[in-house]
Amino acid sequence: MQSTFKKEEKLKKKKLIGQLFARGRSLSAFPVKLIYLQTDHDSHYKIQAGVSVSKRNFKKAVDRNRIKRLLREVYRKNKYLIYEFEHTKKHIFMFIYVGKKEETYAVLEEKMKQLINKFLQL
RNA sequence: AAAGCAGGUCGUCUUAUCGCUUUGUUCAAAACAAAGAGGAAAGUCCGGACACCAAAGAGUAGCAUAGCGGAUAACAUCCGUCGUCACGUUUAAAUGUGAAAGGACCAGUGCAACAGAAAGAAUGUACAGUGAGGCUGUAGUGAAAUCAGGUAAACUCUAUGCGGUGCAAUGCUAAAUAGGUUGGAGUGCUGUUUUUCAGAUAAGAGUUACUCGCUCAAUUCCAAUGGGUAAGCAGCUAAAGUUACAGGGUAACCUGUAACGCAGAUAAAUGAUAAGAGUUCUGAAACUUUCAGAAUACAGAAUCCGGCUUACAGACCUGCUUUUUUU
RNA sequence: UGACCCAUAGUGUAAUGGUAGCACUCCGGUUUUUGGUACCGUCAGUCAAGGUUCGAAUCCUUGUGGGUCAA
Repeated sequence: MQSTFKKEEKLKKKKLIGQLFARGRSLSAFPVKLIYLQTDHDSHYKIQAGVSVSKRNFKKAVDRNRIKRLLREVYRKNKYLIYEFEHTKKHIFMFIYVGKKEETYAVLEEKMKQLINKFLQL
């Protein structure tokens, strides 16, 4: 399958994000935390995902952008793991970076695989 | 040649694979093509453009600026120039560099710790000058000691300028109900016996801090209009535009011609991985090349421009100063 | 994104441009068999840099950190 991550696949609606933080459940693989919720949304993709980095931990916009780009990249490369096993239900995801130091691409990719495996075991 | 200071310019590149945003082509899915961060995009310290507010008016208050001349859409910015101060050179005259704070204490008010006889109605002590009164000088404290004193980054005065709010401004799109807004009619207050007609007192609320001024009005019915609900679209990028050349001007800058058409996201695109190259530093071999290691900055558009300020690996250019070497 | 505010010992708060105070805390001592209470004493600060001034917590400029409001 294609490793794309387009506008329609991103989590953007403020209402959905509000629901996600109010009722969603979480999994963690430090320094990345996943908040997920099963819900109906308009997109024809099965999963809408977003990423978030706290301004408290990274004051500079350059650092925040860099980490968000890395998180999007590792999700894009590894999301096929979910699509292979999950066919019916629709979910929304939010990946939050809770660490205080920047990590390399290789480390984040490993953590992302751990997170997805944890999610699929549920 | 090296070091230091000041100013200016630039501020990594190539290939492969996988992706993102916008635009264009194709009926569509998708594919292909083109374009895609900065000198500070930052701080938000000034100045504008643009939009809305007729409850936007007038005055006061308030705020800002401050030699002179010019540039500009405008400015607290920039350029030129005079003065002052600091530092350097010099016996001196003079000269070089740097500085946002450079109107007025002959309008008024205030302030000056400690020290000192005395700090703003001055005039004490000692010594010297003179015959004496008195006057002058010196000593002493202090940043400042009598003179139209100092101080306005003290209040203040003078001159000039400033309406307010900011793109989360503002406009548009969407079914029904309630509410909102606008218009009309009736009731109600005053004048009148009644209808017609005419009027809006007192008191209150609102507005830019205050004053003047201005605006509003209780309730029922009918009609029209309209769009909050974290939504979408417009505003949104062609602009006081960029580059080159020529001319004018000491300069800031201006004028003309030609070419270019140069990000537009919105939980927020401009990326990731791998390989290589470049630059600098260090070490080793070697004697001007090779090998190894390290570093490769500050930082990410959010309505748009002109400045200022702050951050910045490294490279280059210009000027000045010092040291050394050669002639 | 835009518009604003604040900063004084560890904490809370004062200070006309003229010696930076006060209270609590901490630490030491006295009292007590010991602890507490009470009493006495010490330490500790103007967010940073530059400027104006004879002299700056205070006035001016720039930065740093923290906070508030607007859909």
